Amino acid sequence: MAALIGKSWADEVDEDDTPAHDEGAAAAEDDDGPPPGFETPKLAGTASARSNSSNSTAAAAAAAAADAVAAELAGVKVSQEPSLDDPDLSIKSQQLVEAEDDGGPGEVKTVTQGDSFYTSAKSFEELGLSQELLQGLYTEMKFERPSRIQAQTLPMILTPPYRSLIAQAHNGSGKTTCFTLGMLARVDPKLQATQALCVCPTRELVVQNQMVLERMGKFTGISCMSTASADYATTRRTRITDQVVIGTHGKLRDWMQKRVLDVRNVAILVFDEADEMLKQDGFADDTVRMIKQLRTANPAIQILLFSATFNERVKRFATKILPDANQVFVPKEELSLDVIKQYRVNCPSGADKVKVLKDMIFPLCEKLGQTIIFVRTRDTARSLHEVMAADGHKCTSIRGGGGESGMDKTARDNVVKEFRDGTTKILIATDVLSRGFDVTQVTLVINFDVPVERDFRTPAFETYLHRIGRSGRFGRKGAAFNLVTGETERRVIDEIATYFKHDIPEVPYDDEERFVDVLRKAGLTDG
DNA sequence: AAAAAAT
Repeated sequence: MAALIGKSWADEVDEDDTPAHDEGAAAAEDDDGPPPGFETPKLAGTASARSNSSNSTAAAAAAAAADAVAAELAGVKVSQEPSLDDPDLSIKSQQLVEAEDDGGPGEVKTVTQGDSFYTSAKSFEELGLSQELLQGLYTEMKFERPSRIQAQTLPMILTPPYRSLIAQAHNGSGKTTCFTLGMLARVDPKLQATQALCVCPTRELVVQNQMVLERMGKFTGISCMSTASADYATTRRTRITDQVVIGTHGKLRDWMQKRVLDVRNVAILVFDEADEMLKQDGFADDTVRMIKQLRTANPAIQILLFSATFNERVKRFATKILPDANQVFVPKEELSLDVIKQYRVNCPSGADKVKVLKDMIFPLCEKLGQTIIFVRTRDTARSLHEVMAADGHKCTSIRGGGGESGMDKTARDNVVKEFRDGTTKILIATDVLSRGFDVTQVTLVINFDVPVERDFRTPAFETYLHRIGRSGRFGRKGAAFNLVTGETERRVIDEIATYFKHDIPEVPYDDEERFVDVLRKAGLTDG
């Protein structure tokens, strides 16, 4: 089945129809009027209490807090101990319908709200877009027709009454185009105020999404500002008038507090990598606060949540926050792309992992397009880079900013730029790049450390899927090697294989012929 | 015991 789904959307799209898949955001601007205050949501209040209590109590408290916040946002009354099965919390008007039969398998679950009925878009013309926007799609983006997720969600996004949407689609299937187009289409080019806002988890995604939005909107005259592109000195004091604003949480909140960013005209709010943005130990507090604030300014605001992954917990949270949203979900067994061949390499020791890189991966890299090597910590990113460089292997590395071991913004920008240029072929990265980063030439992903949660033993299923999804962009070939040392890593990979119902066969760590063979079979090399 | 993100 996974094979069918992977093939279906890939087959639908022409080879050169390569939707760079990113997002943009919109910024708006306005004058006075007290911006809605930044009340601390209940969730934030319980966060500190949580850390003092036992684990199980903490989890229960966190879950209850999350429910309370969600219910409040949804305008739903909830009892002291909300049950997820409480019929009062269920969405009454929703209908479960099979996905439109647009040539793909009907495994995608779509839920539409109220009386709304949407017809899958066979072409961009059907969407009522401006000539300028169509020109951007065809001339600049070189798109021919909507991919499956685009055909399915664009009508939902662009048809009044502009309902909110929670949408899941495979890595590299063109999600960025969905929400970028959504933002551009909903902006009034004549109104010089921020009308669309897009929030992303990393600086790199902000930059990428801005690039895509500016290309797609090239002929519309719509202006875009991002927290990465902003002239720091200027935006501190000058009110933003750009129609689209894209950014990360911290700086956006800063701008709103300083009233540099006026949200009163924002009609559409997008969260890229939405499940990450709603993670309880991550951005959930910030995201909830942001939604609350923008809803105060505009109760009818359209909110879009896009991601390749939504685990059950986040899915529940998301549907509670946006109870009236249309929904598009993909079963997790269908999510692991078959175009990406996945292997494990059992390495007796950590030193053997380095040996595999030196003996197998780096020597073959010229034939392989580009490679990203994922590691767990910033320190590993730095030291592995040093070790490889000391041995004469050319590569670069990137990790997040801030703190003692953080990397400078300018340096990060440069590393990404060189990698996009193709100047560098191999990039060592932390999970700062695990999501959304779109470089078509990436065909190989190495998990130098297998992805685990903070406890070091629970598999990080979503992270795994996002990491390997950096290859195989839009139906292209891809392969992933998991370097495995020790019982824990072995079990983690086993569990990941089971979870996604996808085999991860072994390749002997010292068998060069097998490596070459496997890469050839994956379609990465000719010889 | 991590990564990401504001100053």
